[in-house]
Amino acid sequence: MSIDEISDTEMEIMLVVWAQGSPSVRDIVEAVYSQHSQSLHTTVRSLLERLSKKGFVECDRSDHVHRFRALIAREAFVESQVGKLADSVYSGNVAPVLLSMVEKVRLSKKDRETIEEILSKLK
Amino acid sequence: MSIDEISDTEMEIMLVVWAQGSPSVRDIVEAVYSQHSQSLHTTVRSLLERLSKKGFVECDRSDHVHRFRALIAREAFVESQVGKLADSVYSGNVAPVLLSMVEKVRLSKKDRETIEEILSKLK
DNA sequence: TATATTTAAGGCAATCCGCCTTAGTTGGAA
DNA sequence: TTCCAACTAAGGCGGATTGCCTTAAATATA
Repeated sequence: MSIDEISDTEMEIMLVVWAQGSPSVRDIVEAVYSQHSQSLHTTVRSLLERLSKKGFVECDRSDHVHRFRALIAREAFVESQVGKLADSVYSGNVAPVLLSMVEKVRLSKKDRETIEEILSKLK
Repeated sequence: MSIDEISDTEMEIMLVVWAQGSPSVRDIVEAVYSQHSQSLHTTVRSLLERLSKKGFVECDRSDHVHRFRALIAREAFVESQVGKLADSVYSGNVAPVLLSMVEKVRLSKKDRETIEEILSKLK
C-alpha cells in the first residue's frame, strides 16, 4: 500500500479528524484556526477535498452538513511513513530505522517490557 | 535541529554522496543516471546547489572539479525524519508506533539482539 | 420569507521540482 | 600556443503543489 504525500496543513486537518472521529467542516475550522469565517470554511473544504482525492478521508453526505472520517488509522499512517523513509534511505530495510528509533525514542519501563515481550515471542 | 524537505531526486543524490564520500558532479551523474551528458551534468549541479542551500551538502572548490560532502550523516538524517514525523503526528510520542513496528517488521536474530542490547543499556 | 450556513466550482500567487539552455572558464592535449 | 573537452555559472521553463480566496448556488432555520 503506497501512501500519498500530505502537506502540513492537511496533516493538521487529519489530526482533528483522527481526534474527533467524524467532524464537520466547521468543527475542523474551529479546531485548526480557533475562529471561523466564510473563507476559512471554504479553504478547509477544499483541503478536505484534496485529502479525499488522496484517499485519506471519506465524506458522509447523508446530512446536509457533511462529515468526514479517516480512511487510514493514525498508527497505520505513521507506519507507512516510516516504511517510505526506509524505502528511500535504506532500500526498504526498515530494521535500521527501527534500531535508531529504539535509541532515540524515550521509552517508559512498561514500553521496554512490552518490546522485550514481543521480541521473546519472536524467538 | 530542524531539517529541510528533500525531494526524491535530491535523495538519490544524497545516497551517492553518503556512499562515495566526496564525489564530483560527474561521479553523481553516472551513479544516478548510468550515463553522462552536458544537460544531466548541469541538472545535477543545480540539484546540488539546492541541496547546498538546504544545508545537506557542502562544496569543496579547492580543485577545478568541485567535490561534495554530506553535512549530515545518513543515520542522523533518518533519526531527524522520524522525529519530525513523531512531532507532527504524535506530539513527539512515537512509542505506540514503535511497539507495533517491532511486531510487524521482520527482524533478523542480530537485529533482535541489538534491540535488546539497546534496551538493557536504557535500564 | 429572510438570514445564516453550507456546498460547489474554480481561480490565484507563491513555491518547488526536474530538467534544460546558454555562456563563460579552466585544464590539458596536440 | 592553440584548440577542444569538461566544468562552472546563471538563469529560465513547464508542470505540479500549496494555502487561500471569490463567487454563486443550495439548504436549513428562525
